[in-house]
Amino acid sequence: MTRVLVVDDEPQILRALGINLRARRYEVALAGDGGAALRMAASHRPDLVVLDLGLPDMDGVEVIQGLRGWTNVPIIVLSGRAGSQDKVEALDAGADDYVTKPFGIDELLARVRAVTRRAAGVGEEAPVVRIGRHSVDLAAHAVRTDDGGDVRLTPTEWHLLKILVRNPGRLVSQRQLLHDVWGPQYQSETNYLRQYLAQLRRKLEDDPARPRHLLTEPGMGYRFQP
Amino acid sequence: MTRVLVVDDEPQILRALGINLRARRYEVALAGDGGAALRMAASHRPDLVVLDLGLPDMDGVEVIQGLRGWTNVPIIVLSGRAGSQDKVEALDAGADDYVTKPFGIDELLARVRAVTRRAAGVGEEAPVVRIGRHSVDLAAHAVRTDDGGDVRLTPTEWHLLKILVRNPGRLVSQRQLLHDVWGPQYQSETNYLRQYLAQLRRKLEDDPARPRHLLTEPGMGYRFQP
DNA sequence: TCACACCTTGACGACGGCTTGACGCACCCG
DNA sequence: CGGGTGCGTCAAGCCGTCGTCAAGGTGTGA
Repeated sequence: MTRVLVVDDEPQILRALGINLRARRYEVALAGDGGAALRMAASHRPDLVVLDLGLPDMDGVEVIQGLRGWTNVPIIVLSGRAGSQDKVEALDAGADDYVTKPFGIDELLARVRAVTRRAAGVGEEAPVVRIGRHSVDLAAHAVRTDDGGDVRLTPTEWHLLKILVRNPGRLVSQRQLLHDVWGPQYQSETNYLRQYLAQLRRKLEDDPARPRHLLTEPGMGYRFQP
Repeated sequence: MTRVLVVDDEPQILRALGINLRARRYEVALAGDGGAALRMAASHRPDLVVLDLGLPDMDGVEVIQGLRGWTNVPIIVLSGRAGSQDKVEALDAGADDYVTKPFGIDELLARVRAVTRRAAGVGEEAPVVRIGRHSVDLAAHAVRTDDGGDVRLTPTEWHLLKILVRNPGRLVSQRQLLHDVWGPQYQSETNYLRQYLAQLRRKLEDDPARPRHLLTEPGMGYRFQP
């Protein structure tokens, strides 16, 4: 189920978009200003953001930059201003699309499908990977041992493992892991990472003391080695 | 260099777009109808297609479907028709964006940047550099030896190597290296550079005593020679 | 209400990277 | 020919980071 965060300061538009999106089987969260948008994006982790530029508390471009600082979730901008300069600024700040009011709901939904289709392509990797004697099935949310048993992971462990596995062989910085799992305000709590990486290694690595797949890059981050 | 295929049946628009895109350092190919567009896409492998829907020989949606049959290159549609139904059809056929004529060239260029920025994430173009028997993958933050082993670099070593590799063949002054890695107040601690360059050569060069890629320019700085 | 699973927080020893100093060598210049 | 400068190398100490253990806190279901 695709999660959408809709940000608009006009309650009736907010409500209308919410109804239309929910009717299309999207999971919808609503925010009325930029601050709420950034907070909800951090806590709710949407797969798509629909953002009105005319917010009371922040400039729309600031909201885009606030999001782009730690996530590359697709952003569709709604705006009453049709000026070329506004569009360029929003798009270059990191927005994926720019729709001028008034717009048809059919068009917006088509653009939602277009950007989510493209963003979904990124996550097309093989959803099952092997770590030691275990096979991790990201799609099924399950870890099976070769002898038939299965390993239980807590939500936080899953979240962390998911990020690492989706970047096979690549270094993932501590900052990014903390951002993605715990939220933007956790940037220095590296003890969380130490704690949960140790748990993942205990559950998945053959020799937790000498990990072969969940590797530490001292001072930089962690890496999943297939 | 990003390759763009522009498809339009009006020669003057074709020419104007070509000039504007080439001025922005895009490599541009032009097609005047749908058939030519599909042929050139196959032979020319563009990174982006800008497609006018009003073509003489084929319906625009057919062109999109013809492309989507074998590639997911980003497609930006240009159209004189502002109808909601046209937009929905084009977007659902696989287009990434839909711009209604008349449009500003600045807006189009911003949309070009937006879709190529997102598509670039999928391509995972890995800038891999070779040093001796090692390949350095800057994106993955990893160094692999040809026999399969991998070399571990400390954060400072990475930082230094990154700067040198990003300026291939060019001399980088000691001052700039110190400034970028250690900070503005370190401008004369050249012993740091000697220390870390020696470590990098030990880890990467085949013969650390006679470096072939990490070269010293006495009195001036260092140079990465690919 | 209790039990349990999960998350958070603190503490501590071990290890390794960073810093710093010293030395030898090659080269340049007076 | 002798002094100076810049570079490469080695060694040692400091300090931050990592892995680990343990305890406290919180929410949920029985």
